[in-house]
Amino acid sequence: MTDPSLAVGGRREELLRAAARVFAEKGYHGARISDVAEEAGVAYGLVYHYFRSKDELLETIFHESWGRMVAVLESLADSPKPALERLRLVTTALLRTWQQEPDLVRVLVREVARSPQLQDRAGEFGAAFTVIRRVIEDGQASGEVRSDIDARLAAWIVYGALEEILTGWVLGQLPDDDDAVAQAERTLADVVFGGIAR
Amino acid sequence: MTDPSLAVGGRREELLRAAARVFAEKGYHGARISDVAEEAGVAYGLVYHYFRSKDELLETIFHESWGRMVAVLESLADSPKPALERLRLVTTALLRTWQQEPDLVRVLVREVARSPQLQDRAGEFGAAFTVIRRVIEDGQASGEVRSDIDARLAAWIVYGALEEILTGWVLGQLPDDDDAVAQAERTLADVVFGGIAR
Amino acid sequence: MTDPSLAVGGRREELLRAAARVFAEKGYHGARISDVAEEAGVAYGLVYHYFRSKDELLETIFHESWGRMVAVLESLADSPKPALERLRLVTTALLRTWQQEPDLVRVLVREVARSPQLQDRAGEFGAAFTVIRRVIEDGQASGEVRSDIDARLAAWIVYGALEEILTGWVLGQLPDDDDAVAQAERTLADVVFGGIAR
Amino acid sequence: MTDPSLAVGGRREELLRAAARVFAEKGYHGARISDVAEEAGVAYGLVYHYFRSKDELLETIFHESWGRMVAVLESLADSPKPALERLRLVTTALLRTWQQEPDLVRVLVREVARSPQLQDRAGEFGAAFTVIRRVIEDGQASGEVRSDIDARLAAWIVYGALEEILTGWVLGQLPDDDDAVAQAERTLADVVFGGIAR
DNA sequence: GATGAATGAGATTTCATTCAT
DNA sequence: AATGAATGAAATCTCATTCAT
Repeated sequence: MTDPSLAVGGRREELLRAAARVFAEKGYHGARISDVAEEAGVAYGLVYHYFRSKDELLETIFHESWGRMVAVLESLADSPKPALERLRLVTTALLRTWQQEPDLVRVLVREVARSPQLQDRAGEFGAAFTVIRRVIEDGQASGEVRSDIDARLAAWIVYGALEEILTGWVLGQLPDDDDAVAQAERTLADVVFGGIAR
Repeated sequence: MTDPSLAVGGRREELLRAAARVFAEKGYHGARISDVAEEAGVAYGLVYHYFRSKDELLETIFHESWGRMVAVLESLADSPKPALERLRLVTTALLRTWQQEPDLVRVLVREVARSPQLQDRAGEFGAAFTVIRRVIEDGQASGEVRSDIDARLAAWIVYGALEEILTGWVLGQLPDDDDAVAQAERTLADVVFGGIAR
Repeated sequence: MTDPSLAVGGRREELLRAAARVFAEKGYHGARISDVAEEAGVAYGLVYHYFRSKDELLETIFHESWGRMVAVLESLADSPKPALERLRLVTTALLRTWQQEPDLVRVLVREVARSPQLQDRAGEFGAAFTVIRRVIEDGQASGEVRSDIDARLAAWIVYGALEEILTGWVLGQLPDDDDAVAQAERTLADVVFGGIAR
Repeated sequence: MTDPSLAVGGRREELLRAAARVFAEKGYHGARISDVAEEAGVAYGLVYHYFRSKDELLETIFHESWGRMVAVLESLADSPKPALERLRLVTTALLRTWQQEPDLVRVLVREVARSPQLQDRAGEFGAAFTVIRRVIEDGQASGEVRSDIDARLAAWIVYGALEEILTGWVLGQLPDDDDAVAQAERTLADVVFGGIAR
């Protein structure tokens, strides 16, 4: 099997992508291992050749994609630009992921971010908070951001707004065509930076 | 009436409260009917006298509590006060519920909001968004709120911020003593109303 | 279901007996839970109502039957008779079990006594050794038994001889009609008591 | 040649020894082909170059080692010595094998002797009984052994005693240092030859 | 109302075996 | 000879739901 259409990765990555698609469509609990195998076009025992359990599949999807995501966010947060500009870059990057990898976002938003074991993954999720919080604190240090608000709570609020917009898209309750995405990016920045009050 | 909790008294309500506790702790899928029965101190066959299925249990928790919640929010949103003041009342009411019924909030946030059948409940969930959105539109009409942002997206953002703070409390990652709750209320209002930019 | 033919015990005991029969016929590994359920005439899942796992089924058969067995042996060993007579009673009781509960003996001999986890059960098995050893030591004290042999090793040898005869019956390699059983009892006693040398 | 062990040298023999070690530790059913391969330090596909199946592995261990063992016993039984002396040589040879190849003994005792297909191997196993029995019958002919006991049953008893002592060593319940082994040999001969009665 | 025994569909997981390289 | 990816039958176990008492 040397199908060149699967440019990136081998069977393992193929399975991870198939799993993300299936979990996205049916939910983690609604998906059977055989669905994943079928989606990947392999026998279902093969899933267990690469992953110890169904749970490890979800865990791996989370770890690897979230790790990449956090790396991107950190590089954006470290660029030599004004804090507010960097904050905009970070939030935009998070929102854009939806368009690039909707299945992945769907899984992260619906299955991982709200699972009962979220506790265990809090640390990894927290890395994204930390990025946002650090940018906000930079802004307070540079005078771009008000000093009378708690940076940690503000980061929490920003992250929640982001996740809810993504959720709206995931659930099909907010329009997600290119224009709508651009508008969402703008509105989020407007509200976060300038508030809603006139 | 500012208490959207499940009404007290009677086996049925006892079971609903027990189910909320169990679902909150283990998640809907991780919870067994026998766990619910055990938590309520009854035989598990009895659950089926009061509810047709496990799903109906969740459905009932959602309907009865969310309906009350929306009623409370609507009454607050309809009071003859400035729009921003009403918005603050609404968000505060949502946050305060956490303190009164943490298990309930946990279930609503984690289990109901992400279930595959969310489509069916979108209307009911949307009622809360609608309340927030209407208040924001009122504010735009009265000039209290900027007209250059989309009220619907703004409502979405506000709701997301709220839910994230609740999640932070649920996960024990944000302090939830009285002072911290008050501060969260203030910060949320500050950010939403005035933005973070100086 | 109030079938009076199953005079002893309820469903649980019915299942244990069925499991012993199935394990005896197919071996522990060759037996499926569904075989046990079918043999007992109940639905599959019911087995798990009474026992946590297939292993617990085997474990329970062992515990309960071995416990009864040891109690019998101990009562025989404690009777106010000469040591050699008591030793004969004990060995005879063990051999007679084959005729009374062949399936049980088959399971104990083939599945339990040689399982890799035998270590864990050594203590319980050891109770039978202890009975035999104590009788031999009593005999040494009273002068009935030679003092120049190690009681522990002698007990081990007696027990091994017993188990091998049972194994011969289990595997159908030794005749087990009433006469043959009586002869085996006699020969065992002869050899153990008097040796084979003339 | 008094070494019934699996012949040294070559991948095939390496695999047989590895299999014996793994079967001894985990039991036949608890052992995976991959465990055997890992123990031998080869890829597990290779096992299938040398053996058709897992079962053939066990079968081969049995045939090759048991065949050698029986040959050794037969040569001892055929030596021109008194019957009781030859019996002592035979039992001692069996016990000594334990010290040389404990894993092998463990497998023969626990896995082969109790497998459901034992019927097929009964003949081969029986060869050892036959050796013992023949020596006893020789003894009866020569007057060394009492004629009033059944030689076949006596052979079973002797074999059972042997196996139980081996089991005690396998399970670590009997001491197996050189002195203890020598004492076991002596005690076994004492009991079998002279009985325990004074 | 209340109990918990009984059912059985359905899912995960294991692992001997095959086979392409 | 050697590797290990790939297969899939088969087994265990779970648990929502039903039902007799």
